[in-house]
Amino acid sequence: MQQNTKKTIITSALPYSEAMPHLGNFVGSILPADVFHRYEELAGRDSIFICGSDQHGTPIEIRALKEGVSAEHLADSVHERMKKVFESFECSFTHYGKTNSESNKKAVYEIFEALDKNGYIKEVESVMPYCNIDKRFLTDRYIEGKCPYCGFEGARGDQCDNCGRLLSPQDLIDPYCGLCHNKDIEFKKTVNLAIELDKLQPEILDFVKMRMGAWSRNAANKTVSYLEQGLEPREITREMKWGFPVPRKGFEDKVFYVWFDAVIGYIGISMEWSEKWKDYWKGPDTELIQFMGKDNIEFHTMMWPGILIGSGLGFVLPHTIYAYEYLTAKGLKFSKSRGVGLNMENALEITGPDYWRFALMYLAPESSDNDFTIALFVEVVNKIMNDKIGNYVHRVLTLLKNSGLKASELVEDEKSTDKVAMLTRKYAEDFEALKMREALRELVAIADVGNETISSSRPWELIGKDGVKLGGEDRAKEFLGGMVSIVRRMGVLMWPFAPDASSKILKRFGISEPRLSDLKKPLKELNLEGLEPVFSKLSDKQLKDLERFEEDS
RNA sequence: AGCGAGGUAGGGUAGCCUGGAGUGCCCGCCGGGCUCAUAACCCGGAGAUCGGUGGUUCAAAUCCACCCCUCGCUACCA
Repeated sequence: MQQNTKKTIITSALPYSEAMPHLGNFVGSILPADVFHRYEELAGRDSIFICGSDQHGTPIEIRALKEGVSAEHLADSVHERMKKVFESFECSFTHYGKTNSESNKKAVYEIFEALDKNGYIKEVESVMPYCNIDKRFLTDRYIEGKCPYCGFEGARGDQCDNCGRLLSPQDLIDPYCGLCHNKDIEFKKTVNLAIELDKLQPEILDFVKMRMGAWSRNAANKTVSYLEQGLEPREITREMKWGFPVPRKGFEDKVFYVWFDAVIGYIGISMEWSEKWKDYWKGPDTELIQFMGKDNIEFHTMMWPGILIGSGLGFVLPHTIYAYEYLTAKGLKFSKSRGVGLNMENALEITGPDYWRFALMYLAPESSDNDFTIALFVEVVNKIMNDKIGNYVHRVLTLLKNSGLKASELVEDEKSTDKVAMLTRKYAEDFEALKMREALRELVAIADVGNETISSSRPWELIGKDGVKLGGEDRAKEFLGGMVSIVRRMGVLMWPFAPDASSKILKRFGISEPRLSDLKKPLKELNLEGLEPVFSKLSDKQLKDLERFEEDS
């Protein structure tokens, strides 16, 4: 037998280090990536889960300027906070790194030089506004002036907030610097480097045709539509200080554009993780599975593959690109850029990670935008997670305890196993197709089967508070055998979604690293000490805490 | 404006690619059952002209055209 060399790299879009992500950001890429990674572990596969903080770019540089700290300091402090909060949410990263690292710099330079050597880099000239006071070029968002269409005073270089027209910086009347508000602005010529995606279009097209069958619908369709319009060279350098300096004569005062070093960050972060990174990124049989929000599609379906192909360095190309829609929160304060409202940190102050993970995945915006409301959250936690699953586990274990029987004496009950086995198969199929919300619903359906079986079996006629009633022993053993193995199964299948509760349940079964193969093993002794419900409903206090985040109307 | 994604019972979703009785699921509602369990659980029922209008077809939620509404991308935001 050949050793199985198949490997999987799972990535989530890198969260931007400007501010703490909110729950919509979380469910849009990191959470599904983590859930999938945990499933791969359940299935016993060789996979790594790579993520990290995206640290460069204008917004961070500007915010740092305003706060009077260095960009690096700001980016690193937000990075530390994010890393901590993701860990508190039980994210199972193989490595969580950051883009402003030595290893990523190395990766960026190596890839840039390869692209350059292969003839995919060219110089492009453009005219940009320059502030003589701040001594810097101004991006479209940071130059303001009077709107030429409606006369609004605070129009920005990209758009007028008053009339909504799209603008160019040159359109503004009496432009001034958005940072220092002085009018000492001049338009200067500047030269940047661009990657010639137009040259790479044929290869990118082949790649897309071959792979898009496995992508989410939005990613596939959007990409086709972009490719039909034709790709154009895309700039990869910027006039700013915060970032990796461009290693080329005449460009020393420029840095790589954030999108360029962010996608390469997947590799750079892996390099920081371990020497083994090559076995994955250059392995003969690696699947790269990437999760992201819909706003990130074009970077991952065209620009990123273009970079990889153009480098000629033999990196694996994305196998699956799965883009989520948005989880919105119309009735809640839920804003990352404004820095207010329900973010990941204060969410954990209200309730534990299992509850958020379960509810978010149950409501995950797989095919269209979904609105997250307190009512929906409460419904999922109280009715689905607690009443169906949590209550099932607890009633079965209580029955077992009351029966006084040993788990090793129990007999598999045939009645319910067919349906449960079918649902378990569907659970696995859903995961293979990345339909994780469906997979979670199979878990709920298994609880339904368990609850139905209890009702129809009427175990209270067999088992009293202090043991099995006379003559009911055989039936009790058979019944409990079926029910207890469903509890174990739910503990295992719950692992990707609600890891804390899963561990709590599986600990009783002596399982610490759950695998799907555990489901086939015979039942061993159970530890029933300190039996208590695995979940609880949201309390009035928790609801009050949540309502603090409702939009004042 | 162009492009992408949605519009299915009171709310939320699946089905659409590969037409075939509105077929399904969750919550809510109405009625019944049970009491092992966290007032939890189980069974039954009501409730939808599948966004609109035309078209193709023996047959359309599903395919085609046009229109309306929501969200997103097209912005030197990532």
